Amino acid sequence: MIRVNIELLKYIEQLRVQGKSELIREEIALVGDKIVKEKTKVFSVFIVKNGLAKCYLKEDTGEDFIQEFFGEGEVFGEVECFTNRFSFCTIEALTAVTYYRIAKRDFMKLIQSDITFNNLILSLMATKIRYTALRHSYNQTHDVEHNLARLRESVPDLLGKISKKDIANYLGITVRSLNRTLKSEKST
Amino acid sequence: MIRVNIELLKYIEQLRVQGKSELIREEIALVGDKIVKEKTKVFSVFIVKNGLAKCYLKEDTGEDFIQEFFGEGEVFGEVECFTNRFSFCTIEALTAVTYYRIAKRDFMKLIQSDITFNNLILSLMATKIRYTALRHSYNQTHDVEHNLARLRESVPDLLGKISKKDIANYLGITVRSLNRTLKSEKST
DNA sequence: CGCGTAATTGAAAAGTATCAACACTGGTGG
DNA sequence: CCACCAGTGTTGATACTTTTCAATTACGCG
Repeated sequence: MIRVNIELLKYIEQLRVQGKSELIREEIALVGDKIVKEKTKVFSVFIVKNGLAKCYLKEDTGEDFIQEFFGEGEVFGEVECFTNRFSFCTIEALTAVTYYRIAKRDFMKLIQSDITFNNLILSLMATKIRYTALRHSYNQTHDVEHNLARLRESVPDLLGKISKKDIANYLGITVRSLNRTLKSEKST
Repeated sequence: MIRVNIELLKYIEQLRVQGKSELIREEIALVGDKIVKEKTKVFSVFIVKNGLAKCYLKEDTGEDFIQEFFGEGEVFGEVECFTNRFSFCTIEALTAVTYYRIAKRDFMKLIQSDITFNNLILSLMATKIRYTALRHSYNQTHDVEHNLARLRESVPDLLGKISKKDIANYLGITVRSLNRTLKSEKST
């Protein structure tokens, strides 16, 4: 599913209006740009303003596993902030992506000083945990046809937006299997 | 893997010593007891003091998907607290489990008033997100043999502690497949 | 001892990956 | 303007893996 978080996006933009725009920079990534790279140090927290990005891990088997597609308001980099570790995933722009960037230091200051912001982040991470648990549970207990149908429901014009390879990587199958499933869907 | 969080457990026990033991109750669950039930309202946050529990979701296919095994210091109920939704999983004791229970209201008060506690929970949730992402990525991109080997590395005496059915449900395979893999492991 | 639950195993069926060949597209340079 | 190329998508045949089903055994406990 393409995850979004409008509430947080609004709050961030409100903070900017209140004169914190020097702390919260707006930047742009072009198609294919990697905003965050796996196994590197992360110095900022990012919030997608608009566009679409994929969050994926590269395994030692050479396969990519797509964790999630990020849309408006989705946040990344915050987990690395709290765990003090290198990034565990790569964030790559699938379309041009406009995003806000907050330096780690400033992000941590906000967390400590702005209780509303603090609560938004708590709630955001809780939602991530819940969502991820439900998705992976569904994925492991249902067959390809169901998983694909579910993804299509939640992403309008899936095939127009996302390459087959990425869809396959998201579902944890090969492109060949994806094509077979798509074909058998039509005939039924 | 059996997840633990000693740091949080210590902090909770310190809070109790400081006279909050009426807020943080110690309770016991027997083998098979369900501490939290899926799709019910959750009124408390729980911290495992000792013992082993499984966290699982029941899917409409009738299958169980085991999210994680919880050991010392692991927390559950906090996600429901922040998202204000029914529980998305069931927590069931695999051994006798001693745990601390904090009423939702008191938990939220602590979050707002105790910045150390607040940060522990932020860090805990970030760790959960990171851990879950890494686990599911590994699981989807590796074969049964690798996944099983990885689980055995992280859980000493796996087969003695956890039933084959639970291991299979954790790995997302059938017991038949688990047995076949175990057998072929020996012969090599 | 007898009961229910868990574990084991073989055989057949179903699902998925692998491999290889070929089509389609947009961009580049001669 | 066309030939070429790289990347993406399509498809069939085959090999491999996992599930399903069913029968049997082992184990713990009243």
